[in-house]
Amino acid sequence: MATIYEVSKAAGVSLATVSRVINKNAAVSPKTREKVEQAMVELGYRPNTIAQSLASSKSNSVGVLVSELDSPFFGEMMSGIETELRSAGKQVIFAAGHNTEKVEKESIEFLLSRFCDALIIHIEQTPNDYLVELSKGKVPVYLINRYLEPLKQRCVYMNNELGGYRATKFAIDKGHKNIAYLCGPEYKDDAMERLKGYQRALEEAGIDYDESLIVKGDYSERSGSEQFSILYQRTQNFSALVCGNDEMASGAMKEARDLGLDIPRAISIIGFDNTSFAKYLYPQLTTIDNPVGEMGKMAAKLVLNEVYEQKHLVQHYFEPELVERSSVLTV
Amino acid sequence: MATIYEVSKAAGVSLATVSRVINKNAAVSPKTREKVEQAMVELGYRPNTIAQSLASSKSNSVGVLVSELDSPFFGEMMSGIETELRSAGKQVIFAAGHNTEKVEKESIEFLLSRFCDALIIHIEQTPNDYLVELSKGKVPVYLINRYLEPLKQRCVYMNNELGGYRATKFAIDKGHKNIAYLCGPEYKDDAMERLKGYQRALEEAGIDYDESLIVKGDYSERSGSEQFSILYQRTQNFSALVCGNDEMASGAMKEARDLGLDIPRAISIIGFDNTSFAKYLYPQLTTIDNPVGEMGKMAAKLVLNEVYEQKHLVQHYFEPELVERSSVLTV
DNA sequence: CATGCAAATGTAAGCGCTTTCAAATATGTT
DNA sequence: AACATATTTGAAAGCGCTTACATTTGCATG
Repeated sequence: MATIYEVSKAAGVSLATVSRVINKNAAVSPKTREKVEQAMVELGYRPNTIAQSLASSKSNSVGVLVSELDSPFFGEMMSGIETELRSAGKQVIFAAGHNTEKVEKESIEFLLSRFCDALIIHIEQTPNDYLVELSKGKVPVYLINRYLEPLKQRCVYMNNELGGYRATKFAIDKGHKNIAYLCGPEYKDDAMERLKGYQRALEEAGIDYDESLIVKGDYSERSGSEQFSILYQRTQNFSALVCGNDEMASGAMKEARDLGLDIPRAISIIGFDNTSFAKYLYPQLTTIDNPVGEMGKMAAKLVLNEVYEQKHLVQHYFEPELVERSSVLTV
Repeated sequence: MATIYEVSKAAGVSLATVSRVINKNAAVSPKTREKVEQAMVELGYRPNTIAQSLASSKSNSVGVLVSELDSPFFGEMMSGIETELRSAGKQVIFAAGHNTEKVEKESIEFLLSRFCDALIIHIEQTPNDYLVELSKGKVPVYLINRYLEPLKQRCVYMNNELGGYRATKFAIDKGHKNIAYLCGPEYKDDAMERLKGYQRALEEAGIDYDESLIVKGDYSERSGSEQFSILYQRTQNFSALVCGNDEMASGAMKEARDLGLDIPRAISIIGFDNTSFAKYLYPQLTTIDNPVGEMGKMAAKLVLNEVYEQKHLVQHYFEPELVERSSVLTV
């Protein structure tokens, strides 16, 4: 592998000049630039990124921490991040937090030990304080799906409340009056926000909030089934069910079917996230699209701007849209 | 950040000695080792991986190239690889090939430019010759789901033929005699192998191979629907359909339902891969489990053994098992 | 107690690049 | 033409580590 030294010799200039043409960060006369560039192609020169990193103390890599590598939700996000960063020649290192605080922290350590220039994080267990503290260090931290006031310039988030509102509003607009809600776990902010949206939509439509129509799962498919069963035993006085996420919606659908209920004839169901499997469900699930791929890209752009001095248009705030499929009946 | 130099000063030894205790690759007396280790914890020392890489010309990172980052199939594989490599302190860089030869090659270039110590590859478009040629270079190349004679020590693969056989055999054992097959694209070896397995199972059971019961899709869900429709128009003389993968099975199921056919009452369906959404389908899909996560781990172990001189038990060959759910009827 | 040898440690030269600072060259001004 | 100034280039010192080689130490042997 040719080194910068050989290039400089071939071009008849100094190391420094070659470095300048590689990095385009200092004036080089057109003539010399050309000589150097030609020497580079002749020698098939390719900069040694490791040496660059050591000398410049920039690793040109950004660490991404997600809960799971094998999840449609995070898959989309990772894909968005990789696409954006790759095209800027940056390397991305993914790590999984596996939904435990311990592993999440270890992963952050791991990423830090690899000298990432920035961290993009979307995890659930690590407390806010820790992240704020972390972000005071050298390595900037970007958050997806969490809004923390002290880091607001580095947060990318979606309006979960609006999502809950839109899901519920859709059911109302389709003529439903008795709308149950299958809520996500209390410790997740997004779950609570989505519930608030549900409440706002009801209120706006002049429908009383009925505690007995609310059940609470843990975002897993199984809990969707369980909670639907509990709800249905408690009351059958609802024609639609809004769910905190698609997994629980799927669980609820299965349970409903097992109870002999046709969907959407007997009960309409709305999910949240528009996970890739939503269209594999039967009937295909009407849900709220979570633009997680876009948010991943946006986080990447934030990094590109702040860490690598690029200039992308950015946006921190996203609004979710409803995707209509076949799981809601017009009454 | 403390450097090795500060550690050496604190411990009263030379740089070289500190390096030795870090790398555990040369004899250091217990006393000095202890001194150095203590100095390290006192200073909160953490080796600079970049400097290590430059000096040792090992990057301690392995590149992984998959078709898509956001796919349940590759997700499982990536997860397996990351788990294994992470616990060995190695970094993994994922890149997506997006199913085009051009991007796949660019990704390989990208990974190479980041000085990966090894490449783990699972892609479809890049021709065998290219990979064989590539593997002659400095960086060893490991292949998942491809068997190439010249690289056989670096291949991890599953018996696709056996999978096709087992799927078909299962249908036969359940009493089906007229079994259709929805095949994957011709240019994919695994698709052809699975078809062969189907044929062998028929032959073994003394059932004639009937060309008119075969349709060919492209592994996408949509093609599953299309091809089912074509098949059903052509003949209704089948009670079971074995599919080349789960996506097509899902498409076929949808189309069947749209045609008013109950599954599995009217038609039994078997998938292939046991993708995560297989259990979200209705009815839940009986399918062939593709141990792709295990294969990912195994590829990682191969790398650990050959590149990083570790000693893991390895295996190159995997057999797929059938997972029984609810999409097949006993006749 | 000298001798030899193995084990432990130290010295110093890189790894391939970036970057500061100084030197050289070009450009403009009077 | 002489000078001031701006632009381009080069020399050299690192970045933090590994490793070949040299040196020192410890210990058994005769």
